[in-house]
Amino acid sequence: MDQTRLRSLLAIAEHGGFGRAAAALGLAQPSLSRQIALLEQEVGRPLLYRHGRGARLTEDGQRLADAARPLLTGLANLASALDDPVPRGQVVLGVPTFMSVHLAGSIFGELRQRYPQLHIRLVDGFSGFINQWLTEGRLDIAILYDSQRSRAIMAEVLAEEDLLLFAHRRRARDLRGEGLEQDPVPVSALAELQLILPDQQHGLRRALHRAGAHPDPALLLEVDSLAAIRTLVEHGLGWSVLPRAALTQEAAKRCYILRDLGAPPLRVRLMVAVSPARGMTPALRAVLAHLHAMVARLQKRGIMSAPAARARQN
Amino acid sequence: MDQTRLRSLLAIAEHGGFGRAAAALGLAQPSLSRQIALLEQEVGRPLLYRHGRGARLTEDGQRLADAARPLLTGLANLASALDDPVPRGQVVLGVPTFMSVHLAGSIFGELRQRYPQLHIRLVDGFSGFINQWLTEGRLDIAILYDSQRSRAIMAEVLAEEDLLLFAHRRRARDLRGEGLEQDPVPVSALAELQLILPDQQHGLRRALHRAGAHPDPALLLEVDSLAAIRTLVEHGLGWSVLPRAALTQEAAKRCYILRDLGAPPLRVRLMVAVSPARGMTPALRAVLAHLHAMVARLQKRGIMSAPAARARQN
DNA sequence: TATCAGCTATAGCTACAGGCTATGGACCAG
DNA sequence: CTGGTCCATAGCCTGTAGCTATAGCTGATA
Repeated sequence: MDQTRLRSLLAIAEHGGFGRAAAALGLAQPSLSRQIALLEQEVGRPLLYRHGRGARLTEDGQRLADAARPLLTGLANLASALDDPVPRGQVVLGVPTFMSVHLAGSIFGELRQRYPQLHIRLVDGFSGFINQWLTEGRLDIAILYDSQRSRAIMAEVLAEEDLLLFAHRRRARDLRGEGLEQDPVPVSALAELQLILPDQQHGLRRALHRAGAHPDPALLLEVDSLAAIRTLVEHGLGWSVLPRAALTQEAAKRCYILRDLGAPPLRVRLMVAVSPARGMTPALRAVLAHLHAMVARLQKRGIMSAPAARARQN
Repeated sequence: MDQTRLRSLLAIAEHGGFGRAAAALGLAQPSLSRQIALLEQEVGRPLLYRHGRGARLTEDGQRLADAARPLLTGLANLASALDDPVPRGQVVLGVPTFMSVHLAGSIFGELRQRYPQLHIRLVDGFSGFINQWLTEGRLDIAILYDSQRSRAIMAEVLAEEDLLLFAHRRRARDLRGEGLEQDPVPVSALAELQLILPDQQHGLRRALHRAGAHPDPALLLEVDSLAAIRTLVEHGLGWSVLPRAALTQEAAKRCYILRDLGAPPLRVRLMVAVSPARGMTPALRAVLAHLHAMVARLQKRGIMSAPAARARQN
């Protein structure tokens, strides 16, 4: 979203009208009219309510303005980042289990090489554990799902991931019996399947719960180990649900069935959170930037999606 | 700083060269060359190290890239802000004493009006106390000086402020005797003056200490109350040091002397920090945005400065 | 050391985004 | 009803950021 257009929006909000804002910004009023028109077109809804004596932010406009302001001042102050000292020291990074494989290489390769004085300890676990460790101060920074109420700072949305239903090929008849031959499989169908899932406290279960999935307790194996879940699924003992990034290996093998889940697709938001016990040091900033870069790479490979507005018009 | 230029920088860093990055971005290589040249000109230092086989980030470039990446993804994901629910609930905001006068009006006026369901409690105190309350979870969000080691999240730099030395006019001879008729007064001169300052644990004292100011204990009154400091100074009992924003009243009256302090000017960075005990809710986002807007207004009035790179060439 | 391949910088051109002026039309106050 | 204030639209103009072509540099290799 364009910087100058957002600044225009803020200026109009601040000065209460196009004309006054234009004067303050040192440009002509019609220029602002056009910029705002384009911005409103981009987001697909009105951002300003024009009344006879000027203009005020609509509710959408207000939220956009609130979200944009810190980013814009951040951009304006970027030069000061050059004064920060070089990242150094230890950073303990917690990630959901399946992400460690995507991260390990670049963390101990690129990042280590760039900042030799920066020592990173990578810890993985189910997101419930990660969350807990973060609030306990055992982690400095972590990747989490937004589905859990965290006492830590939810700093930013990193990406969105589709959740996929999967099983060994020999279980194909489970769905065929239900008449669920084509994607997506509705969430309600989970109640009929033999499922292998982690415990309630983990983000995955919460996301499923929020989406209205109610696994039959009689058909549910609760297993808090990704490796174990994989093994059980491989042996055809049931179905499981995991984010796409966790299933790159399974997607490559022909012996698995991977099915889209829910319409609209069932998704979780991946957030990055910073420990309460740690200031935002240059070291953390470097790790944060690296996580962003890594996620961007996964997005490019189609494994994750950019977090999008849920209700977009056009 | 321009968004597309920063994206160019990131792309080159990622792909290891202008040509490959240009291909990835879908544009021609010379375009990138020019954008980067302009960016480097803007920050006044080289950001990329060109070697025969491509280009790599310099240390400055790396830090800029690290700082920019989260901002850029934030901008790219702005549309999702429109989906956030309306801000509501209680937020406890802590600010340094002297800032409450600049804030109170707009907090309980504009912000209250915009979000009727958002209830803000404003707490002020010396920054040492604010810091402590924040880590204890008594505050949700706070404005602080960066000079203290905080266990809270240092989210962002808001602004910089000059520290001014001031006293009642009748104490002018203190400086005249030292031959300090013209600005700025060197920091070392503080050792010779009768000073009235808050306790060691407060940001102001730490900033002075870091700048090499060593007040003579025999000439120092330690007073942890802004009102009391003001009164004492008004009665001519000594000199004090406060940020410019705290001295708007004194600046208007003719009976005070206000002097610049230190060369380069002695400054403190104003940060905004979020409580460990609170997630980044829409309510907090709204307050955060409001603080940014308020600080921008103060900057426009010349009371605060934008945080700038310390060592700028041109 | 000389050569070549691969990369970036420079020069000059073009096009479009974003600025401006002029003007029309809506809205509110008196 | 009328005048004033304000935003939207139309049409023009300029500057920026894109493009192609080419020069110049660098590092690898023979």
